[in-house]
Amino acid sequence: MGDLREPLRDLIECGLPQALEVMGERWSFMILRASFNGVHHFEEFLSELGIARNILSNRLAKLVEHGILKREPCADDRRKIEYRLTEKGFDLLPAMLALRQWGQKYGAEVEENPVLVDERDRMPIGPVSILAHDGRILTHEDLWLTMRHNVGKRPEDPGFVFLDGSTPDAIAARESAKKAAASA
Amino acid sequence: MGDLREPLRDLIECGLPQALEVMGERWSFMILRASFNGVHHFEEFLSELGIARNILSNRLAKLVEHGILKREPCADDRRKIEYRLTEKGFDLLPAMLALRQWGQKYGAEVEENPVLVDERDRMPIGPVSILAHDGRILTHEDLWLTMRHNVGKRPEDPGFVFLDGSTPDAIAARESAKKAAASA
DNA sequence: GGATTAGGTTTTAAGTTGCAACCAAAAACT
DNA sequence: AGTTTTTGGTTGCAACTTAAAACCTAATCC
Repeated sequence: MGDLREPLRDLIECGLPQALEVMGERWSFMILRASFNGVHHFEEFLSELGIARNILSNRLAKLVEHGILKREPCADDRRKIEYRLTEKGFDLLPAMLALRQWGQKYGAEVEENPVLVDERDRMPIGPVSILAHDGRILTHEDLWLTMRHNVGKRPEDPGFVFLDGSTPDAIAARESAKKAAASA
Repeated sequence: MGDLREPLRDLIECGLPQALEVMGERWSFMILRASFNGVHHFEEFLSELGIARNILSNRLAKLVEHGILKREPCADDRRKIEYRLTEKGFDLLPAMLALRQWGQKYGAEVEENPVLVDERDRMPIGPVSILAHDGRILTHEDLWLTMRHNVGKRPEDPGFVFLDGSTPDAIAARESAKKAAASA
């Protein structure tokens, strides 16, 4: 089961495949969301999500295995197990919120509830954003795609490509990426 | 006490399930990433991802159906089809980057390539972040979970819960300690 | 005209998911 | 003490999804 993604190996030049190895599975994000909403026990997840017992068992084990949740027997009732987010699990919050906000924007008109609020003023959080080094909010129109060795160079240099893909350059960029990977 | 968190259990409405309907499928995010990297044609996706033809066909159709990609016959070569990101597709960039950055942080020691840079200075982008209304960067420790009708209310009101699952009791205790101090 | 390319579909095997039943340990009830 | 209930599983089996390979059709190249 572990080497299902063989063909991706040569493609792994970013963290996405690693992230998807756990979070790409069905239910993983829903379980994560429940965790963020204060669900901690097996039977709670079960009734909250409507997932099958065996699948839940399997997913929780995988999330624990990957260090996203930690599994601790309850002190007061030793039948109970507590599943809690680790720091690594909490670090998935931006990813989950970004997905959720996107779903909210384009999906049905469900009114999000409960809501995450800023502790400081108890107002809802803003959109999850891509920030520049100096803190400016960037959109896809502000971004270029380039090989690592071009970072910081002047835009007249070759190898910069708009994110929305000026076609010939995009191909060139991909090809040089391939060659770079091949020669490395 | 326990029922402060009770309402959080039942009415969990948010955009996540909608988002996962498309993007929760295997390969969807990898196809999206390829799109962001300038891949536009069927055979390109095929060799780039190592996905099976039938699955790719199916996934592309689904992404088109959901308005994330648009499918256009090529003008110059009428055998070719161009798959391009729509605005809705571009809007998935924060979600994809957040996931990718998380995978990068905890996953492997792969050096990300190609890289997204800020058009302004051609420097790599910063982390995808949760922003407050005033632009401050928030972490999970700065966030509370509450029902929509509590937005903006003072924290002494019931219904605020820490994201890390601290019991409402803890908040109540903390707040009544504050009140006691204030009135004394 | 014949080979090749692009983008599929079909077929069949393998893997995954979901339901329902079963199980064991700890706690609660009587 | 003995039975019942709760909690967190596992097992077995049917239904569905994914994968690999072969096949198909239209357009383009030579």
